[in-house]
Amino acid sequence: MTETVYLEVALPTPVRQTFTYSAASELGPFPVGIRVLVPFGRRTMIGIVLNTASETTYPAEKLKSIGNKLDSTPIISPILIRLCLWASDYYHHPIGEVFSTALPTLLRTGKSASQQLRVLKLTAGTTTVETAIAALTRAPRQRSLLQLIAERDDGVTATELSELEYKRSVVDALIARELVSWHTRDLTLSPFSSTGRISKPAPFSLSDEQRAATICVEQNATRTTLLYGVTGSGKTEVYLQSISRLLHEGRQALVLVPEIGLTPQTINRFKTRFNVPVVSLHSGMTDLERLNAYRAAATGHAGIVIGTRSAIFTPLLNPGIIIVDEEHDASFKQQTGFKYSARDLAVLRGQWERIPTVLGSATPSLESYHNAQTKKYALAELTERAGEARPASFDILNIRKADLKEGLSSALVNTMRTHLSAGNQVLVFINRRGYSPVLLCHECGWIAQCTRCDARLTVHFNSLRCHHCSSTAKIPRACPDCNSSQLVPLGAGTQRLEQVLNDLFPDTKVIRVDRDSTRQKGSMEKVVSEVTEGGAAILVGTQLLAKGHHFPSVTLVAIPDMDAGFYSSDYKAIEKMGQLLLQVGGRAGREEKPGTICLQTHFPNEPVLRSLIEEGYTSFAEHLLADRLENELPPYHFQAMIRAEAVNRDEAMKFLGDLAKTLPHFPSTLALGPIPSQMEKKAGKFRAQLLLSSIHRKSLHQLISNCIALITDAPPNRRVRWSIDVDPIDTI
DNA sequence: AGCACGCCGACT
DNA sequence: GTCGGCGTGCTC
Repeated sequence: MTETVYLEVALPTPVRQTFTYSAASELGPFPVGIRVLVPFGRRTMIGIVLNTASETTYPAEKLKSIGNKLDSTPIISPILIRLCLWASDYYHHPIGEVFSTALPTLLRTGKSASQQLRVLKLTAGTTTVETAIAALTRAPRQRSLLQLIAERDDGVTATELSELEYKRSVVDALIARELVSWHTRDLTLSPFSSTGRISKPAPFSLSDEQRAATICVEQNATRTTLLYGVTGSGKTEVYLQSISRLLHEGRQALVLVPEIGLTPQTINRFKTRFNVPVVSLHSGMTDLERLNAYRAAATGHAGIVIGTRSAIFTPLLNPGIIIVDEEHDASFKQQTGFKYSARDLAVLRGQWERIPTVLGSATPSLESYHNAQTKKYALAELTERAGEARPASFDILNIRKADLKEGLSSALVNTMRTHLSAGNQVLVFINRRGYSPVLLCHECGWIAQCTRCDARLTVHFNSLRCHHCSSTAKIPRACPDCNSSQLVPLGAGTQRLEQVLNDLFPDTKVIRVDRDSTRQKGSMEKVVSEVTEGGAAILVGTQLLAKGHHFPSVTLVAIPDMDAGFYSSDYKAIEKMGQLLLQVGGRAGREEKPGTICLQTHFPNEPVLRSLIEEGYTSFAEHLLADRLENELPPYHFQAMIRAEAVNRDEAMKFLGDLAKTLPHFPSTLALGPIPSQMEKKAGKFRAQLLLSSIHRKSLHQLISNCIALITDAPPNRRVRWSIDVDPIDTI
């Protein structure tokens, strides 16, 4: 008698629900977490089984039956399924798309989840083989290979053949004698193997603080530790110590790094310290490379997995620790589609896996710092710089009424000259790419604007470019309005600063580091090695300079335009500015040479800036937190942003306006807006936003659910695109 | 999101 | 007459 089982399946569609299918129990079992092929509309799709039941609420006669099973065992662990379900709920994102983010492309398209190895196995029976071994006296290579294969039940891999230097001819001869043949074998689940000792000793002895931090991580074995360590205090060594202990227990480490932090340098740091396989996951990889790294992690063959944001979904056979380096970095939050925070999911996953999570930063996010203050996280602090290095000192240049040449005061130029003539290097930080941010007509005041965005075009050497959409234009020879030829580039970007500094310091090498100069693969590495070689040099660049790379000979960090951060209406701008300032400043004064950070500002007495440079980041963070508390902002209030965009002006505003009018009221919960976005027109779309804010996380989520219900009941015109961003980073 | 269906304007 | 524009509805 055929019984029917009902399967709850997640499918890659924006529809916010799961789908039920029927299946004859003979086809079973259907373990949760396997992939199935199902009919959907008039297409066939791959879904993930989330649940099985013997009954269903959906009318049984309307159910379609399942196609094929793609796996016999789950491709995703119960905890990762739970993480996806939680994330779908918390970020209010369709479940199927959450699973699509969590799985490598090739698994979504049906490729086998297990790694197939080609192996040589015996085909002949034991007696035949024994006779053959005895008979092969004149072919010693064939004989020894045959003996090896006979000893191995699971066969000999191609890799082993080449390691042992068996030539093709030897293998082919054995195959021709019908003694052995090629088979495929699944990569087995087994802990990583290590050649020799798992870890090498630390190259130097740990400081007391580092030792205390390592013990803190060890003692908080199922909790999150905020590792708050000033630049150069050796946070990485604490990571390595903690990882080392877990590797010895046969457990794996998952390391999340910011998008631009996953450099060969970073990976090598782990590879040289540990004798275990290290795999990395990043955007530059092919689908197959990603799948292989994913499999190596899932099967336990990789001891350490290093990746960016999406690596939080990497399955681990034997998880031991999760580390989020530079946890304050904005790239841990996905900004499009499924807007999850990998850092927050890491904390949750660590709890559920019952393993430690370490969030490391010299400039922790206010959220994490607050969590440490309220004891939600353990706190480990590193306040001393390692070795002889002393903290950099600040030098504030008041540029009110100062005579600036190309944005540089003579005081700043003189300081640079002093450092350069001592044979040191100078880093000039400017957060603006291109030659100049504005092209102005001197006669009539015309400014080059992007036609698709509410933004000015940036002048580059050969073109005008929009930094908000990808459009480019030619630099006009005359003003399109008044035909004047007096077109002047106003203000400086990296390219212009490079040119200006080349003129000011003709005998000094000037190296520009921004997205435009490092676009090519390996060019960043080239810059780093060129600078590390030493000799006087000036580095000009954007935030790219602030992250990851160490420039030991830099003794001066110059920041000609500190003020950008204070003008912004984004309440997070000051926090970001402070973090960036310390990150860039951290590039100076390494080793035994003390460093100076020289700031040009019109607001030398700005209290928040003063608290940062006089009392340090902790005091700065406390100031900002007090401000956040007073203004009912995160982390004291919880926020979600509903954004909408449309080709027609006002359509997005109208959609959000109608929504806001119909929203129910919850205590201490507000819908603010809608307002047009800061840059209303971007890439040809008009954008608006509605901010939801509540003192209770629960109320906020109820309100979001209400929004979704209202939108589903009365959907807008298809031209209006909308999205929800829980815990938004950009609220402007 | 796809992919249908269905309802109006300019073509052989 | 019908080809195809896109506006709307549905997917177990």
